Amino acid sequence: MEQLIINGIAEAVKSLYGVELEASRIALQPTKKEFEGSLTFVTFGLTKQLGKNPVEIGEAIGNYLKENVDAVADFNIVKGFLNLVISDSVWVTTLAQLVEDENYGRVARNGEKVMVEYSSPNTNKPLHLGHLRNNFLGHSVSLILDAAGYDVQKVNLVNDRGIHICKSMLAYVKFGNGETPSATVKGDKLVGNYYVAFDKAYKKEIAQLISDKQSDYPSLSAVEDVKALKKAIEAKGASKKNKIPLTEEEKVQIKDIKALLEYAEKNAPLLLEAQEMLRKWEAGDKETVALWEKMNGWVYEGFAQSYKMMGVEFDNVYYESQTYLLGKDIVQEGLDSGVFFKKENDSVWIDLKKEKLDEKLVLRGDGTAVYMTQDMGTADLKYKDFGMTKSVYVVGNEQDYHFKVLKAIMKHLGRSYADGIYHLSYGMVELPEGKMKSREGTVVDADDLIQEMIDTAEERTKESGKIDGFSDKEASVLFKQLALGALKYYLLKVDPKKTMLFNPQESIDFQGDTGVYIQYNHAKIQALLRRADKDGINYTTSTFKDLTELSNAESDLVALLGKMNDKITESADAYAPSIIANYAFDVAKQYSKVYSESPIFNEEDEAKKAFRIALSAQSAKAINNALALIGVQSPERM
RNA sequence: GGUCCGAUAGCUCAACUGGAUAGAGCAACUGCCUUCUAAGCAGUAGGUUCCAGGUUCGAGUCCUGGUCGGAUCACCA
Repeated sequence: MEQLIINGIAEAVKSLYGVELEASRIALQPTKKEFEGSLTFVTFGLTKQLGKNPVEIGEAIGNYLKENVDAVADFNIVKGFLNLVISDSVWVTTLAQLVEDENYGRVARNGEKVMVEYSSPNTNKPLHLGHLRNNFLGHSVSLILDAAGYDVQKVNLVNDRGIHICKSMLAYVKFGNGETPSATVKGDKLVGNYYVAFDKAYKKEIAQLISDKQSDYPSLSAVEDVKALKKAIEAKGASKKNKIPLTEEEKVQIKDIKALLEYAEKNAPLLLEAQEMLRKWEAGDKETVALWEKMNGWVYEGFAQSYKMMGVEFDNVYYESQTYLLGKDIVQEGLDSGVFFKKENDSVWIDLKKEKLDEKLVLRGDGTAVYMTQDMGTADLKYKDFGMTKSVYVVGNEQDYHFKVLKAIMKHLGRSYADGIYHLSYGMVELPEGKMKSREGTVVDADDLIQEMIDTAEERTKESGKIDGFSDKEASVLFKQLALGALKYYLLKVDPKKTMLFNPQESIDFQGDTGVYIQYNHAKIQALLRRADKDGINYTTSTFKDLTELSNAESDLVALLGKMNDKITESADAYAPSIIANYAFDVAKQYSKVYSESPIFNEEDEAKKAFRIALSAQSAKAINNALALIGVQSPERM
């Protein structure tokens, strides 16, 4: 319908002023609610080209449209804004079209392939709140891209090897006493505990080494607590405005402290053992590999449970243990072609100073792979596996630099897919107390959080007495739907790029701008539809097509429902589930208004009654579609 | 210090890519359940869009310079 009017405006300008105007340059916007009308055309943009003032142009185009375009019933002009009043019968027709559109909520296939990598867990760390944002985002973006016409492949890249993994393995060997996962401790938690245990023991060793070796440094011999001194000295230089110059003694001290700390950190027996274990693992030592497999198995079982609860899944999983050696060939290739260069110690680099990205290491001097080496290899592997034109990496914004470099490198190497690399960089999730710090125990565990949400949902639902007649099974399904709906909506309604605040109180709120509010409207409509069916009411499009009068709230709702597919495209282009989440809320809110304004079953006019039921049904469809795209289920009753 | 990102109502977030008097929710206050689900609806109050310049018919949005906050700049991942 908008297209119809845009064409009309183009025609009007042509016939009135003899000027050809590209349709793409004509943009309509919704009319602000304090003015009459539904769509607005801004005429300021044409003043120069046409040599008339904005009001004159608006007047002329308005008249032309009223005469020649049936949909336009009337118009008014405020300054340079031409507000078009669309006749109600047009909105009635629009709804009928939406109802009959089999592709509502699904854009035509575009034949393009896109891969979305998300989750990418570290097997030492149980999933926490930050991972929830990642998983929900990645999963939702995959669903949205699919709805927008892409062929989507969802993948996970598991970080299952490296020195940090050996740390938890070592701790398990030393302090594990053969513990295995149980009903109270799932596998990923168990392994995570040993990672923490390692860190604790390691810190102790460092402290011991520091006190043993302190006497080697004359400047520190009289110092009681070197770490405290380090902090004190650094604090002097920290403040920009009140920088306090260091004394000569302090300069020596800080230098010695740094040397001492580095010595202690690198020579703690536990770390040396972990490094030895990594060497064994890389050499394929049977015992080490067996332990690694056993512990990883536990982790995967634990993760699988969490993923299932979150409702996310993958088409393919990559393991770093299988990809970390890839990329070395690419380094050679880059050396041969002159994209990379070697430094004296045989380390390999790329010079990206021209792109303001500085020099970056792509292979260590001893020939071992770094993160970048691995990612280059994985990029090639992904392309070989799936042949996509776009490759999305859902990774936090602390890795912005890394992905800029990765993309630049692949471009320099002439990879055809390089331009399609997109880092979906999302902001951190902060708590009211500030950032989550594992050391300070402020990390919000994903499993715990979800369970708390479910408990809250149960409590609130029981309070409201809305589940009379539910079986226990139905009730528990509902609690889960509400809990995850609340959580996902809360995390996804915010623009992914932005750092967001997670307020535990607000997240479990069920009022206002929340997932539950949207779900509630869906359930309310389903109840209506059940009654309509029971009463045998026919509300197919033919029953209301001749209706000519609607309320403003109703026509606004139809207009909103008509935007479904545009929103999907918009949100896919921006990789932003927040657009869909906000759309779902807008529809629910507008529906809620319509619902409260006009009764349905007491309506005497049969056409109106049928229209309202059809409008309700279509709203439920829109809500259901939009929520599904952010991974949220719509309950039939609640 | 270099680079990148952010700053909008007391709080959490929007603002269709430069359009009208910047909108929602929460919190506060006022109405509305004898009528299809009140997890709801309607209303009141709340703003120097961090600051200073600039670009133009028009700037929260674009440009320049600042302030404040965050990230990153490892032969870690």
